[in-house]
Amino acid sequence: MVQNPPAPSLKTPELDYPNSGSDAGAGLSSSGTPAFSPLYQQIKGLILQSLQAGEWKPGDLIPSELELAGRFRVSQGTVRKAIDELSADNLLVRRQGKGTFVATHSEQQVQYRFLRLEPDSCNRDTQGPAARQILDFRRLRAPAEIARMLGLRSGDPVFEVRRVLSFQGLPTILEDLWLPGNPFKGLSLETLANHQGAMYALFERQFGVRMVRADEKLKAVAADAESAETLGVAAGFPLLSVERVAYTYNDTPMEYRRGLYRTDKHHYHNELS
Amino acid sequence: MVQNPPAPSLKTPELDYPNSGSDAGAGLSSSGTPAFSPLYQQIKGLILQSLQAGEWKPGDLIPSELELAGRFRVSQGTVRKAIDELSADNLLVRRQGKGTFVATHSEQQVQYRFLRLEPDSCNRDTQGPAARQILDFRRLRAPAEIARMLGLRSGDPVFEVRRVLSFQGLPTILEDLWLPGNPFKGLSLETLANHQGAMYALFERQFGVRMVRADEKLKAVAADAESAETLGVAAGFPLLSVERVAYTYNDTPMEYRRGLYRTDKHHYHNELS
DNA sequence: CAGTGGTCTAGACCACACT
DNA sequence: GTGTGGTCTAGACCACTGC
Repeated sequence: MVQNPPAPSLKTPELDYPNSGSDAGAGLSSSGTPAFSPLYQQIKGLILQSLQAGEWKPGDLIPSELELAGRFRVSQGTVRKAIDELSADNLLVRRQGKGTFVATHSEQQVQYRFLRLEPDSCNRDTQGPAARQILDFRRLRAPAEIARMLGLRSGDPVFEVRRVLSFQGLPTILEDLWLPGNPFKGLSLETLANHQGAMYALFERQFGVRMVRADEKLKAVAADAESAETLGVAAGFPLLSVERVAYTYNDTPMEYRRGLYRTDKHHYHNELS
Repeated sequence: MVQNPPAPSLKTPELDYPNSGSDAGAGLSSSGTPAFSPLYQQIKGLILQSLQAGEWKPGDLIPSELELAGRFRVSQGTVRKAIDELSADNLLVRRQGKGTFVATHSEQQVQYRFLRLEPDSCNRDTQGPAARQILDFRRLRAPAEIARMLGLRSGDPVFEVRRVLSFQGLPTILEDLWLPGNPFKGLSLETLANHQGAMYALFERQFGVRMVRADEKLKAVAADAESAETLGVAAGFPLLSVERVAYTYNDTPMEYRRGLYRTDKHHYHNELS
């Protein structure tokens, strides 16, 4: 839309271009590197800001490459490279002929994008959807460890959820998860219980919180009495412990999750490259 | 090398360009899609062939973008896009000012690129290198299951290795691995025992076999008597079972590996995105 | 200095989706 | 047809490496 005068000057984009000025050594921190940042990285940063600010919400169509190029006063190719990287990071999704969209956990081919558990036999997740059951939901003040994982202070309000996921009628995953109270203000047991589909889709729709990446730490542990009871195994049965921290834009932690997986009929699948 | 006459015609590259001819519906299999393949994908394929053929070996410098562009009679940008993807797949490594190199498991910052086990406390792998001990090495005829995983026929010759990895003096990983006999002809216990560094580096240097990607399946299992003994834990102790198939170029399986990991002081780290 | 990869531009054309 | 992303080209200039 921004059809400013042609401004053929290739010298005055509205973006910083730390190089190609006079060397201008001032203003640098003690680091020796002048922090060269190519234009497309800056564009990427600007788009990221719009995503963080919620200007474009999950599922939204963002402006076309040509329009963004005009807006930022760079060439289409430069915008394209920025979007290429955001697309590779699963933040944006390109659809030829339609446009570029903000990635979302809803309306995606894969329902549970972060769940790596698969049935041993069937190749597909064609084992039908998981049955979810909330065992517990409460609002509490964060213990030290939870606070640390979520980047909060001890005592800050958090939500705690305990739930079970069953596949083909068999309880398979028991997990506790904690969410920071502020971004998820208003979360209720009803909301959780009534919701169909992936939990991260609910977070997007109700709270505008999109989980972008996650770190998991896996261990093999022995089932304690309570977990064993819930999962229908004997105490001491080996379970896969999965500890996850999920992050929104900007590497802000937004969920801490501890799961116990039965792996006698399922396995955790991982691709290395 | 192919320095053909200038041939300024932009119409006759030596590559197939399924489109932009007369529609030419002939020659297609029953599939409805005409299998459009952009030029840079074809270039990528050609480079891949050279890698598979061993024309450029791990660590080698490949020809410059400009030279490849000339050789393939396309623009530098097209070669660049092909190399971009190969680089994203960890098959090539670009180094500004120097050139583009074939990726390698030796001489890499990370010693064990496919090993996801980390100590619980220290963030880095600064726990010192792993101590390796070969427990068993033999040549045998592949049982059905091993053959299946390696894409061989039952009874084909394979090598079997059993070894233990210790971190800070503590036996932590017990693993069995199987290699197809043909590509690894001449492998001996001595070669394995004398070698320092990652096993995949040895495979590259001695056999020209580069592992490109791998699939892992994880389960929690109880230690049997023998494994428990070797790893210094009680029978029944929960262990992380890691089953891996590693592939060379072209998705050819080249190693099947079954590991048991102690996870009381370590964890398996995974990043989701 | 020359050679390499890295960035940026401008313009042409193709493939796809919608209307 | 129009508008979108996708491919391809050609050329300019920048940043890094090593001679």
